[in-house]
Amino acid sequence: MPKIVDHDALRADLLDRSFDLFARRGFEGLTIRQIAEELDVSTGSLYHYFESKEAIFLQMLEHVGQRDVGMAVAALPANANVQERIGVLLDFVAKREAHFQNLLFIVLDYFRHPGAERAVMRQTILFYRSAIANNLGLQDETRAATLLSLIIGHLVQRLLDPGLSFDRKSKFGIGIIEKFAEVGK
Amino acid sequence: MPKIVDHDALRADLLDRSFDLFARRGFEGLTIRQIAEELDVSTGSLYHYFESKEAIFLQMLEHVGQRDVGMAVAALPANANVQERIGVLLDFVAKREAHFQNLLFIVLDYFRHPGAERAVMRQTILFYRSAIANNLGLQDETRAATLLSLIIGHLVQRLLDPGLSFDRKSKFGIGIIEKFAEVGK
DNA sequence: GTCTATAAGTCGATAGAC
DNA sequence: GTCTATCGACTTATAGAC
Repeated sequence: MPKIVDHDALRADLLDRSFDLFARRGFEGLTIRQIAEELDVSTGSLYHYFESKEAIFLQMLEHVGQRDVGMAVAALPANANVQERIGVLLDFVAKREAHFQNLLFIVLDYFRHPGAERAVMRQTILFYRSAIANNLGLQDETRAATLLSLIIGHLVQRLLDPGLSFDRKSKFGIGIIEKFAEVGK
Repeated sequence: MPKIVDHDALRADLLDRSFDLFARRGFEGLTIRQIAEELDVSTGSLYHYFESKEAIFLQMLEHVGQRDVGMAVAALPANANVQERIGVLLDFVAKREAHFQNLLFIVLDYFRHPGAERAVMRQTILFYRSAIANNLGLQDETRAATLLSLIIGHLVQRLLDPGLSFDRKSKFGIGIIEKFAEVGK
């Protein structure tokens, strides 16, 4: 009698937990053996669910992206104007700052390694950018890209210099985004 | 009779050429042997000039930072207002885009590795931020940080998606920086 | 299958001949 | 100053006991 497991749930759980491993070691620095060990499964089981280390990585990114956008959209109030929506997004990013800093590192680290599927990383950044454009009511992708640049730049700078403010009410800090939204109207 | 070499010039040359190596392999992925081989010196000679791999890396960053800022300052016209100076900076970054993308990767990659001198990476980002604040005539570091965030975010996005515009004249792209300078007056 | 002992390779760093 | 040869520490690969 075969062991009854929720195949998809286990797969999702493995993807979830592999995120931190890639964040800690990077793509090349993380071995299949380490993944199996830290996730408490055998390498054989891992290869039953995923065909390669790269498959784990790419499916993990897809999984995390869906979850990130889903959670952010769920946080948006029903009747909110552009400025309010931008504010909610910034609060959302600020609360999960370490997560997004890890995500940024994971993507860049993978992108640089020899043999990377760079086109998939492009799709990943476009996915986040489109999510911003579509759910915040910005008129075009260029505007979403500018907002995303400010967020990414702030995540990088705050990683290196935790003293930098992420207060969206600071007039010339990240808060400039809201003024930018005004200009854009 | 000892071989006559310009000690400082050779050291600077080694630091110059090591930049690309760290950009290609990352800090942990690059070995002393690879550095020696690619720079056409023996490991013994390398250790004569630098006390460790980390020393090479940190001195290389210092060297590159000084050169970057020196070149950028040299590109600034004598009598230019804030908007013009920002424009010159953006053109400077755009022309050396691959270099700054490499620099960003190098710093983040080193920052994440176990045992990193994180305080030095903080000093590095503060060095670039201060250079922006002091040479562009921005009133405060917060404003410089915001400008730097836009630049960093654009470098990251354009690395992943080369299709994104870096045209500083695009009204809601990176060009928003100049409008932001107006607001700041 | 799982564990462990050991071989093999690689690392950063050093010593000493030239 | 430069080189070759090597160190001790560490990681990875292999293999055989159980």
